[in-house]
Amino acid sequence: MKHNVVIIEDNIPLSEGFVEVINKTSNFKVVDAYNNCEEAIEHLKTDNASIYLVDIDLPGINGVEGTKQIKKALPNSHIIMVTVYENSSIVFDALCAGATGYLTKNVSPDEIVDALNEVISGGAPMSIKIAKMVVSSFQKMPSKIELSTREKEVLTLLAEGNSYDGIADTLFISKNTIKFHLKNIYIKLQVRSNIEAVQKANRENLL
Amino acid sequence: MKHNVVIIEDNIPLSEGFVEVINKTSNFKVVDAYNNCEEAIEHLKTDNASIYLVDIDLPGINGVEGTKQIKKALPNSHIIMVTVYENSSIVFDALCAGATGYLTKNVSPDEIVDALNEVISGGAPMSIKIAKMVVSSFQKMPSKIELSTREKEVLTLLAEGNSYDGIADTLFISKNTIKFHLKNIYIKLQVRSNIEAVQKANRENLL
DNA sequence: CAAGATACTACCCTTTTGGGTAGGTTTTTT
DNA sequence: AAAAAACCTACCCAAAAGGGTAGTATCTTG
Repeated sequence: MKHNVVIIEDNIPLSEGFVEVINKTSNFKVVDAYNNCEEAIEHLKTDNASIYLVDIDLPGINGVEGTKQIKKALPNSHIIMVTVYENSSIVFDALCAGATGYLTKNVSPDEIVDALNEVISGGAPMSIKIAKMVVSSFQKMPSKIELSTREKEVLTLLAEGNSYDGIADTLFISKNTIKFHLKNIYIKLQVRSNIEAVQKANRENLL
Repeated sequence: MKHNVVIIEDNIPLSEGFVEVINKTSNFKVVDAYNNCEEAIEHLKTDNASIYLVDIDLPGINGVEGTKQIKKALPNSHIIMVTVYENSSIVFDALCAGATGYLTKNVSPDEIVDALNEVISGGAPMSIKIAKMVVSSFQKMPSKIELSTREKEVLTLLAEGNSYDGIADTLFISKNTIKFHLKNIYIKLQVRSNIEAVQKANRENLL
């Protein structure tokens, strides 16, 4: 049985190219092609496709917002973004919105079909640059800020939601000492409150 | 000119397989193969390879720790983890440690070579399941917790490091009102302090 | 070995938060 | 129009956090 594919793309030649390539395959079939999200969203239930190929830059509801809505209505569908954008915030927005894959528009027909197959087998097709961006996002720059062992302990416990009293009990030192360490941590981290300290530590992976 | 590759793998047959496959290519050459990280790290400077193929499960220093050290000494080198583990925490640890790619051990010779080429062209080769895991990590489950607009404003400002007084000034309401909203936020989020509230909001993407 | 840096501990006092109570307005839903 | 949310205000008191000061231990480094 063939997997149903829906295309949402306002560039007609491109869209027609996709249709042609996909319909040539033995296991995928384009059930509908729209040039905007609104129409596609109206037909979500009737199309009931397993894969949506969505352009990001669409008139009206854009692809990222569309992705959210499609995912909400059809949580088991897979969405592959096809776009010219390799700007990091757009890529991550799309992934957060629920995109399963992210291809750039210079894909070859073969790559489209590969991506569809990869999605069906539980993968997340990405163009090379996107994969690199995604992986790089995990590699937090080692911050030049150096906290002492004790300071890390204090900050870790604070981040876990402990009060100063609780931290003091855990570390067997007085609450005043906790406050002293926190003060120094604030200076090192250049922040003015425990909230900021915890957030900065999280972001910069200091613990 | 060929790219130098170093292999760190304690499974000798597998390691020899890698060497053979890689040395057959026109643009890669294995300069050394070790069965532990310690030896490899000693020879970092002399090997000066552009790509390290590293097993995770090694005696002594494991692959993740080894990756950190290699990256520290040779920040421009690329590290591809090759492992049987698809456990999420290990995968993310490896990526955080600086791995550029992550392959599972059932790779075919072709896939190894593809991965090397992909790395050289600025990519991040991953096996299908890993790519999916990585992409899925961006898709935070929409939390069922609903904060009101005002509550979100208050929490956002709090997360930015503002004091209650500051938030009150910004929103043109009294500090008492801020406290009132915070109280309600704590109940909704089931936390007991501003730090926890901010962290939970960050993690669950409530803002 | 002595001077200096770094880390740790502690106390005092002021400001900020947390939590309870009580009541009023506006907006949305039924 | 009534009911329910959401939002706002104010006050009180107890608890927690912030900031200054100070002494000690340890570890560098000249």
